[in-house]
Amino acid sequence: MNQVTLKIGELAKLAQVSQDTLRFYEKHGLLMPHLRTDAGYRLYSEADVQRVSFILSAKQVGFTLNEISELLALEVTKDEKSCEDVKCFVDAKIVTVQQRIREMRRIKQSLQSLSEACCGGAEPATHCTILEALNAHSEDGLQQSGAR
Amino acid sequence: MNQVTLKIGELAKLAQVSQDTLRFYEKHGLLMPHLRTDAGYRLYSEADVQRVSFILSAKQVGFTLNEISELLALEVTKDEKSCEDVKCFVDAKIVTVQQRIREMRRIKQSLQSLSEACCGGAEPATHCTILEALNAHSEDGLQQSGAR
DNA sequence: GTTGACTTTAGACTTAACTCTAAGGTTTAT
DNA sequence: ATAAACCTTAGAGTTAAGTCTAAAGTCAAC
Repeated sequence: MNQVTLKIGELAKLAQVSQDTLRFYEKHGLLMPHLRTDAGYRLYSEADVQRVSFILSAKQVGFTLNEISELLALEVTKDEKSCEDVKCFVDAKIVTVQQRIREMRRIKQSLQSLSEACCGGAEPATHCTILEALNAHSEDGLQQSGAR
Repeated sequence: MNQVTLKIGELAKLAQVSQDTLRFYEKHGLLMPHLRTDAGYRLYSEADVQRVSFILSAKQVGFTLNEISELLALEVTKDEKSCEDVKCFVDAKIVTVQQRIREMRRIKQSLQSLSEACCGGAEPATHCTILEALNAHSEDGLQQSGAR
């Protein structure tokens, strides 16, 4: 096994986060370096690198660190119990991720409308905002019911 | 024109946020009720409702309030200047949205692998974590990206 | 014409997620 | 063998995004 080991500064640079952030993730149980030198220096492995990468991606798309740590803690083993638990939790997350993807698409669409409204066409386009663009593309917002 | 006007409590209920949150958005320039009663009560219009809806969607998919307020401030008019500016800004945002959508898909994929590893197949699946699932589905990790 | 459910403001407090500081120990290059 | 460039900890400070409190004004109803 070629054991990649990085010191905190090296991982920080690779992942483009601060050393403080890495220590902060450790303190909150998201990222434990799997070794320490005799002097107490943290040593990170390849798996740790992937973990950081995952944390950052997940954060970028709107998961909180708490949610991320739940995701990272997920582990399917053939124990019936954990199997059921994991499936439950994960299936719920899939739904929320799907919803977010939909929201993102809506937003992307309206950004595109906005961009096109601009230098795209010979259209009049005297005036266009993102809300108008969004509106033009879909007609759902909050569900409105009896608000008098 | 049927002028829908909602008082703060009504909008809060409709949008499922607190009244404090609505006032907070106002203080930060994201949401100005377009009328006030003589007594100073805020009155929100249909457009304001859409605005809240947009703010919440955008927030959910990882935009900060600052970014959202930039998006909301965008306005294409046939003034050459604004046209260029808007296109620039928006096109950059489209790229980041596209990236986030990709991240989301990756995460969704691995959540699905995780769910399936569980009760899905006759596979061995003695053990599976989200990182392994993620790994199985794609082989890119950190590297570039950026914007901070 | 007062009660109760609404609204207003200003300002203090909270939480998440960092970010910085101080005071020191370790490693490496010269 | 010492300076520069790393690393350690504990704890304080910051920023974003709310959330809560207090003291007071307003509105509908009984």
